[in-house]
Amino acid sequence: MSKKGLDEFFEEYLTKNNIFVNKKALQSNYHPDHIPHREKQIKDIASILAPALKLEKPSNLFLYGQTGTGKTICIKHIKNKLLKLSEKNNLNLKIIYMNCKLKKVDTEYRLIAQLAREFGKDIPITGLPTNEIYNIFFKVLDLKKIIFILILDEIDELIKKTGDRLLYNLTRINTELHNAQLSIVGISNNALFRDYLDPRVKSSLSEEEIIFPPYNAIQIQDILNQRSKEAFKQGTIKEGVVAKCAAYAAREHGDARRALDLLRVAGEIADRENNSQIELKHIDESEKRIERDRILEIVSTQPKQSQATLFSIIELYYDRKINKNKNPVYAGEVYDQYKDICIKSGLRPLTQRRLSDIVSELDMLGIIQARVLSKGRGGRTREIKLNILSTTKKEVHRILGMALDII
DNA sequence: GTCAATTCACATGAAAGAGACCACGGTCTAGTG
DNA sequence: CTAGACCGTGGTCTCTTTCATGTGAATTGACGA
Repeated sequence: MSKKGLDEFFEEYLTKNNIFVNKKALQSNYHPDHIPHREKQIKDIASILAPALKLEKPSNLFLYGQTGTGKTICIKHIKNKLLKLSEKNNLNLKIIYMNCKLKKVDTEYRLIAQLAREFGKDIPITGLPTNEIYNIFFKVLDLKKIIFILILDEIDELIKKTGDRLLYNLTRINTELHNAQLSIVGISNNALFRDYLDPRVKSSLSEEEIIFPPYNAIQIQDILNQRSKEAFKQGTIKEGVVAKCAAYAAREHGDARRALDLLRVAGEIADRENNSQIELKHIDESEKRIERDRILEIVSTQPKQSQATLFSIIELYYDRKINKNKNPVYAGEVYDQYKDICIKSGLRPLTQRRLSDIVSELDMLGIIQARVLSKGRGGRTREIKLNILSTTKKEVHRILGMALDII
């Protein structure tokens, strides 16, 4: 593009009849004033947390529900309201929201260190004993009479990694505190998660439980309509578009976040095409693009060994295709192929044990599907299927090849 | 033909090591007045 | 005398290896009808 061309492009971009009014309304961190179809849950949570306003310790609370069922948005909504009230009335109330999936707080040490930081303590990233960190946190928390509500989102991730000692310590903390009181709100999208917990932790943590059922298609439509009114100019959405988004998302266990993403990206696509309306085809396009972006993002940020593993799997897939071999790909073959790839790319090959875990990780990420199966005397192994569209597969193959210095 | 035992090829668990990162206190060293 | 460099110790954290145990159905082989 020549310089003039670029100027014109930007010029045109600016004056173009954009279909968005407020794109933020479709983003997942947007907080609308009203959250439809969650009135009951909000009321329940509010009544459980309300004692905090009288500086009494609220019960520990547990929220369950699959992704995109509004857990996070509801609790944040209530958090904001409570904090506003407490500010207005000058109450000693502190509420901290933490997402345990984030790197910052994914271990016991990091979580407690982060909490201590929230209370104004300067804690090194590492180097101190965990006990020390607990002590620092206890002390600073107990300085004054305060109600502290700790919201731990995706708490299952944290427990999976660190075990339940952390929760045990946190639930017991109140007995050691003289002034402050701590309540925990745990949020999990895995209802089975409680079964991993120590019974003592289980009973004290889930004094109260609230379940967030998935939205149905009609409810998702409602949500989409509400948000799109804010996000788009009037008349930019063709009939049936919202319904289609909702249907897609309802198919995926009523995930509203996904529906919003779908609509937003469809809008972006239409916008880029200089289309003044979002049409049904944009939704299909949008779904593909979201999927593709997600996979490329994951693939390119994986560690080298993981990339080599995935590369081996894709290579095996191509082999199968060339030789018209319909057999599935098995874990043993992947390991052999992987060792070859390591030699080619100068990587030190890992043991089979480790590779087995890497395969599980790729499975968790949804890039592959690995199913354990027993082939009788043929032994036990995993059957591995790629979970990537064929157009994306080529791209993934190319990216990995480059990353591993093979192509 | 039936049924229990065997066998295969990994899966899966537990523990521990390697190496990166970091804090902290003690010691050494060079610069300063 | 002091600030800064350097070192050793002890901690976390992630990735990995090592060793041990588990697993599910095809296969095998003994048994009886």
